Amino acid sequence: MIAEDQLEKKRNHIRQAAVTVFARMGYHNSRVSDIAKEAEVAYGLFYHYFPSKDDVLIDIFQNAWTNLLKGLEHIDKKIENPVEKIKAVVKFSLDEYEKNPDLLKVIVMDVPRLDKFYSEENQRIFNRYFHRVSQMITKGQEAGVFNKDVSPQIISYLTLGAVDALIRQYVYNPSIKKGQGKVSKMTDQMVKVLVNGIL
Amino acid sequence: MIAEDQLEKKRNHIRQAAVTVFARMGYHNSRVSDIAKEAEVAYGLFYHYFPSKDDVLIDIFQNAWTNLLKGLEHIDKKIENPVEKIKAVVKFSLDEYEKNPDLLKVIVMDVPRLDKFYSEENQRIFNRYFHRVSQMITKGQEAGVFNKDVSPQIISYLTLGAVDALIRQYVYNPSIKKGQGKVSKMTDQMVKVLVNGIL
Amino acid sequence: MIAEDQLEKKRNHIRQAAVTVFARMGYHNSRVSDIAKEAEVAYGLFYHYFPSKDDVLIDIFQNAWTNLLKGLEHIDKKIENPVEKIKAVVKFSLDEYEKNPDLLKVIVMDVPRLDKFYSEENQRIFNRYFHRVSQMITKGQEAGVFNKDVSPQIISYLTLGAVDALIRQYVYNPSIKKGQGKVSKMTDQMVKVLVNGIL
Amino acid sequence: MIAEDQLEKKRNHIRQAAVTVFARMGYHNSRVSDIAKEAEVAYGLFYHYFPSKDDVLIDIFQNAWTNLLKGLEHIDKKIENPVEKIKAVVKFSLDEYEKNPDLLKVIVMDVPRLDKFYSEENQRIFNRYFHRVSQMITKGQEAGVFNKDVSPQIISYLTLGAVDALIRQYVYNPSIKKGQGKVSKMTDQMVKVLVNGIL
DNA sequence: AATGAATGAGCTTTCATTCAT
DNA sequence: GATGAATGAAAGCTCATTCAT
Repeated sequence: MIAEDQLEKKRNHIRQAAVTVFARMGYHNSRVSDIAKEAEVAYGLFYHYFPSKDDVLIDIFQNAWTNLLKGLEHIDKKIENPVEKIKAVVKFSLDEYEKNPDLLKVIVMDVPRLDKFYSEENQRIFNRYFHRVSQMITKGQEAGVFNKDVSPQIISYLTLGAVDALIRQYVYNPSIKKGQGKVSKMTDQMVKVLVNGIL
Repeated sequence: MIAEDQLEKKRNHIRQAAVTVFARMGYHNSRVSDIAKEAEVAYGLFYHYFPSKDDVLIDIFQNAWTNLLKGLEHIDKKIENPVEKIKAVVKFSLDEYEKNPDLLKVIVMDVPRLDKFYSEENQRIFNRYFHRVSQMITKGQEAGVFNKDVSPQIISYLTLGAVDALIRQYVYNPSIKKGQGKVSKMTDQMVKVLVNGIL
Repeated sequence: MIAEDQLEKKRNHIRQAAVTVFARMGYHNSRVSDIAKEAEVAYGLFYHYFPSKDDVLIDIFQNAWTNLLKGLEHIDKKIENPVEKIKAVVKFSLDEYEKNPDLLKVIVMDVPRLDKFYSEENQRIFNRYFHRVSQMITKGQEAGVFNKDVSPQIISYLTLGAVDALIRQYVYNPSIKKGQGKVSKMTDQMVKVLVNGIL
Repeated sequence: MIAEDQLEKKRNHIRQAAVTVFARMGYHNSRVSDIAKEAEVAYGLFYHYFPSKDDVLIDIFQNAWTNLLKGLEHIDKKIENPVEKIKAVVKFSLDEYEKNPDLLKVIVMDVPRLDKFYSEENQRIFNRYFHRVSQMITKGQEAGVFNKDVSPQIISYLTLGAVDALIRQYVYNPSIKKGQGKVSKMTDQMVKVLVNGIL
């Protein structure tokens, strides 16, 4: 249906406007009217596409996380070498930041503060990431590449922690963007430490 | 002055109540009246001790961070070995979590979403942590103990990122607390990976 | 015109849907979209047939009241005996309830709370009922059948009050419908009291 | 407590303002700000005394009905003669109208349209009226004063119906207030018909 | 005639902050 | 210092109505 495409397009448009606004002012300081203004649509139209302000944030999370999981799956299938696999995972997440920093900022900074976020459904989505990364580590341990002393699960947390740390640096220290703080450089550094740490 | 001590004691009491409430419901979902109730104090009394709701959160941050910096200083002076030093730093932060999980939760989850947090003064306080940890790494590199390829600054970020990662896990997955997720175990694991990563 | 008939048919269809919805949820809790859904008609089509939500309620009232007045006229012409006439009037109104309880419910419960209802035109329609019933009473008094001490107008009010009382009972106490509360029984009782009261 | 008295006084003040406003514009057309303006208090103060707009209406109903029931009880104890008793009941309700027409108007016109009104608790309050009046009729029948053919329950409905009918006349036809429509006269007429009807 | 996306005024409710006592 | 009533600016959400297709 062309009509349905239009609908989904507009939905996307409003969602992206929400991301922009949330990234700029934070979820709690953003008003629905700000989103509407950013999207250049009428106030009430927001509510044609999303049931509430909370729900658009959940939607943003689910959308992004679904993409992230697809990326992981792709990496898992395509790359054999455990070291390269883990490198690719961290790089993938951080590369997403260069593509859409606002999106990651919102997910790291705002989503976890929303009560509605702590639903069974979201926890499942969320844990799927850890399961997959854990599996990769476990396989690497079984292949004798990774140190068997470290808990795969905790490494999976640390992987995400690295991503968070970087994003938070950008949020805390916007000045970092110039000079040595370029994302790609920081990514390389973080990956190196992480991988060395578990060899 | 005994009178001043009393003042400061009550201020502390209200601040601690605020920490408890913010940890339970999040800063934006907490009302000043909730804090007053938690402190078992009259509604308006809050404003005798803090100029605003925002300010109590800033106050919490500055208080805690000042303590953290004191701890770092102490470690820096007392421990010579660069590896042990870094281990001690991470352990110190995570040990604080066991002592006062609410406090760290608030600092990790709520403080960074507050507009007022992004003041020069707070940035200075905040950066002092990274400076000091960077210095420790740099010294370790000069002593030939740490890998010279990694940026000290980025390691300092990762150090904090590890702490964040752990705290966030507790926030996301309360179930983690039982079994292998014990803080001390997770701490050991994280420290091991981090230190191995930079040797 | 066949075309006009079609128009009027659809208008009727939507009006009836409105009655159903208003009876179920009350005028103020009903949305135009609910009416459209009930009528299985597109959202905006409502406005092809009625200028506004208010107007459909007015329309419902005028329609029903016109029918009621026709009924009264018919009774007035057909029945001679004043006692039987009054009995027939009350019975007629209450019988309407059994035919279309939703309609009467809407008229009793919703119409009087609508600002637009208090127009000259509607007041005229409304008062015509009281005039006619008053006349019947007056004639009965002149014929020496009814007590001359009672004001015909007030009896006319009481007549309608009896109808309202019954309908309200059905609204308040839906449980009444079973057992002795059957409409016909209640009607008989009410008529008996009223007529005895004015003999 | 003097303090508590002050509180209750203010609560009453706001409740009465709500009655005035609801009577003037109808519940659904009244805004909380109208009530605040009428009470000459700040907007938000309303919510210190009532949890919501709905609740003030419920409160109005419960308050008034409690008083009504007290009145019935008093009459029941004080008056022996069944005829006089019933007369007193109807008169009592209608006299209340002269004391506070706005209150009765709100109760008759607005309360039954509120979803929240249909709670078990309110139904109980509501039915207590019918029980008591029914009992009075039954006793009158046993004493051989009232016609045994009429159902006491239905008479109790009609009693209230008479009150409603009168109030509705005032609402529909404000012009009625002058001339023969004086409340006391209408009351006498209604009582006469009702009582005659069941002798 | 039929459709349903778009519009935006309007309303309830919340809650940080002030202030009289 | 202590109290909690009073204030009023927001902000989320609803929904009658319009309008382009």
